[in-house]
Amino acid sequence: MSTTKERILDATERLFARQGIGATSVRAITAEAGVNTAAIHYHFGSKQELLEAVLVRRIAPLNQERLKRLERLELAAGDGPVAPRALLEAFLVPVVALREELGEEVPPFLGSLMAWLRIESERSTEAIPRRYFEDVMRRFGAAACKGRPDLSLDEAMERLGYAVGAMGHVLVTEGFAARADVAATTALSERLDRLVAFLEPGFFARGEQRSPGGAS
Amino acid sequence: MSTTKERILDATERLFARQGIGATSVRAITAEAGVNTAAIHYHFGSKQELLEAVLVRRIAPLNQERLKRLERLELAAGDGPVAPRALLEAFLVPVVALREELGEEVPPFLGSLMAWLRIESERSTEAIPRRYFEDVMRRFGAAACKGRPDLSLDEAMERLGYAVGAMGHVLVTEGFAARADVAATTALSERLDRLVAFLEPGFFARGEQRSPGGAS
DNA sequence: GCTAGATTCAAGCGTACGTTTCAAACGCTT
DNA sequence: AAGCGTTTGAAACGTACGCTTGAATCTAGC
Repeated sequence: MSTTKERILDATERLFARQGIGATSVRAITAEAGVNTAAIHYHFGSKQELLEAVLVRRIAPLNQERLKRLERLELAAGDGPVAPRALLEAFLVPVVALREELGEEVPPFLGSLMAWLRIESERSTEAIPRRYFEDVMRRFGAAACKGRPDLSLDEAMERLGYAVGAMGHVLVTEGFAARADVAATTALSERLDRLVAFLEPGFFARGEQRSPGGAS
Repeated sequence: MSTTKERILDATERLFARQGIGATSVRAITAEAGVNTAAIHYHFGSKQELLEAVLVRRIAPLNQERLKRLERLELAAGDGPVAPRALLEAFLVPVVALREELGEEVPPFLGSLMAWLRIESERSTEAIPRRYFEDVMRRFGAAACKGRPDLSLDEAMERLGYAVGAMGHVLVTEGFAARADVAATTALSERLDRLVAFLEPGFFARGEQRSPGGAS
């Protein structure tokens, strides 16, 4: 299909990883991609829309994979609830998989992207996290609540948010953590194991079942 | 003391909170502060240094408060280890306190700032998190290891990193979470309680005591 | 082989940026 | 009140930005 469009997307991603999102200009992208400046506005309309296209290209398959894993777990669990550990892995492992797919040139890309999404979440780029992640969070939140009257959907989703934040930390400190001892991707999946082990008991813990308008 | 310098710092902080860090220009700052453009470069040297001054003004007291609380806990614990919950609170409560001190106009400021620090951590602004947070992390990490041969300093610090990431999530989603039911700051400290409760068992969990160059 | 649409190109538009300049005003000490 | 370092003022510097323009080139369909 259109090679120019993809070349632009690839180049943009590469530059985001290399020099950060805010520091990447349209001109730098065109230089990296070997295309003309007008091509970006022709194919994407604006820098902002290009940016969103870069995100969506990665986020959509990521969330599809998450949901696929969740459905598989729910099928296996029948009427019962899914184990927290399996739930967490279904939610987090695809992130590491994506990270490995992105290749070695791009260490802090996903982490920076998550951080950038946080910053932009209530600003010009209108609520991207909302639009692209809310459904997945809700599905996983609902699965976490199942068979647990002590845990409300709100609280389950907040706990998932903790996982997101902690995962962001793992991704963004990847450069620091991968010292000399182990290969980077191995270290990352090891770190994911430790992260899941860390988060699991918190997910097991009793919730408050706050009815809206609750205690002081 | 110098009112111009402080007016600039205050105005910068306000604008960061209101429109984001990347979107805040020197000209906007001078307009907000009611000072001349040259004043910024006279007092701070460059935009980058102003930026760092804004950070340091908040980070330094924050970390002092954290360490003060930690020392108090260690004194009370004598030779024994500090309870994970108390340790977490000593680490996280000052963040909420700072958030409340910042006032109501500035909801996502701290969260965005944390996210921004993440993004910039390995770029132009050379390792700000390293410079300003590594000592505190190390002190808390050491306290978490105490009397726990299963938990290495590295692993303890990584667990603290999870707490940082999750706390960032709490701060940045403050606007969403504080719906109509409760006042914003109340909701925040309630959310902190839930966060600490969530994190605590993970801190209790056994570590791996990885000796450097450990197992596959 | 021609025509119509889709795509690429070189060039430049206006604007906003961070920073600099240099003279004027201030606040001290003597 | 003179002198001098510190601080502020108005103006502009050069640069880089996102984006547009209008012609050139490609690619089908007939």
